[in-house]
Amino acid sequence: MSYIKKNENIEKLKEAGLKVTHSRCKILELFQNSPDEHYTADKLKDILTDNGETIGLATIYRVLTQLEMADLIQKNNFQENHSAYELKKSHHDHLICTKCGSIIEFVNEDLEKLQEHISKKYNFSLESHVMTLFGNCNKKDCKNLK
Amino acid sequence: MSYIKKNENIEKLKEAGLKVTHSRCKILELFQNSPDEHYTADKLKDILTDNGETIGLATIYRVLTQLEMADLIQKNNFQENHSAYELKKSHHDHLICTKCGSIIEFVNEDLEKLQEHISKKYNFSLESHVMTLFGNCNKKDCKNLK
DNA sequence: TTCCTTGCAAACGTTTTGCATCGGT
DNA sequence: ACCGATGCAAAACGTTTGCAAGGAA
Repeated sequence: MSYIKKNENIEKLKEAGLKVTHSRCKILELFQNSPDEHYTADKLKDILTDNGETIGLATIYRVLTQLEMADLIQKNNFQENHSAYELKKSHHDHLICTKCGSIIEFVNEDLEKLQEHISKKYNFSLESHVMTLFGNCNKKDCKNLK
Repeated sequence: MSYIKKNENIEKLKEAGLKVTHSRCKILELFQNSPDEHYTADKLKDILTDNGETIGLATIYRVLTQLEMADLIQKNNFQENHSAYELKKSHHDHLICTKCGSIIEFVNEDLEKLQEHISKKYNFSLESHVMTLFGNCNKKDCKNLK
């Protein structure tokens, strides 16, 4: 990662009122380096361990919560039993392959408009939404189950 | 509940290859009697206990799984930490009030078409989808938090 | 009578928390 | 030096499972 990115992260952490600690930097770096990757707490633990880091799982959970609060990462509950975090980007939804687990992000303007329309119909003040499409990705390497 | 409904349920259980037991009947009845209610396993346990039933939580989980397999009820993962089940009806999506937790069901044809369109764009074979809108219901009795 | 179903308790996987220690600022 | 951040272990939480006893067919 570049020095610019590192400094940016330091700024972001400070802005959020968080101390610039080793754990937080390492975790934030992982997200920065793979902007489209979706990490579970456990996956992060494995990667960090592989990288020679000795950051505890409890710390990872605490940092993930703080980074989410700071709007730096986004929490997704695709599966019922665990959460997947990704770097916060502009709004998007997900296509998820039920065979290989791969995730495709997409944005659709019509969809955004349609939500507003539906909300209005029910006199609802829309705050956020989740739209996830499940199916088969039909890719050559689909069988490579994760 | 009417006798007709009871008999219908017996038929449905038999069709699914499930024995017509007390637990299964009681649970299925609860869903039938409140077609729009969304029950967690725990909520069902409380209601059954209030009704003088002594059905164990493990049994409730087992029955819920079986009824879902039999396509009699539908499992929703609105919250990250627990599942909510409802009677299986024709396809619909949900509006959820973040203040009072109330759930409104809706169907929108344009939305269904749009999903197909998006899936095609990514060469995806669509199997199912989840569309949940979060916001405020703006109802008079909204503050009655559940 | 057969075997599925149930209740209970124990196990499970993910996430949270208490507490003493460590480390940014 | 201060007070927040961390590691560890234990707890918490929803859910699943093993097993012996019970119940529908």
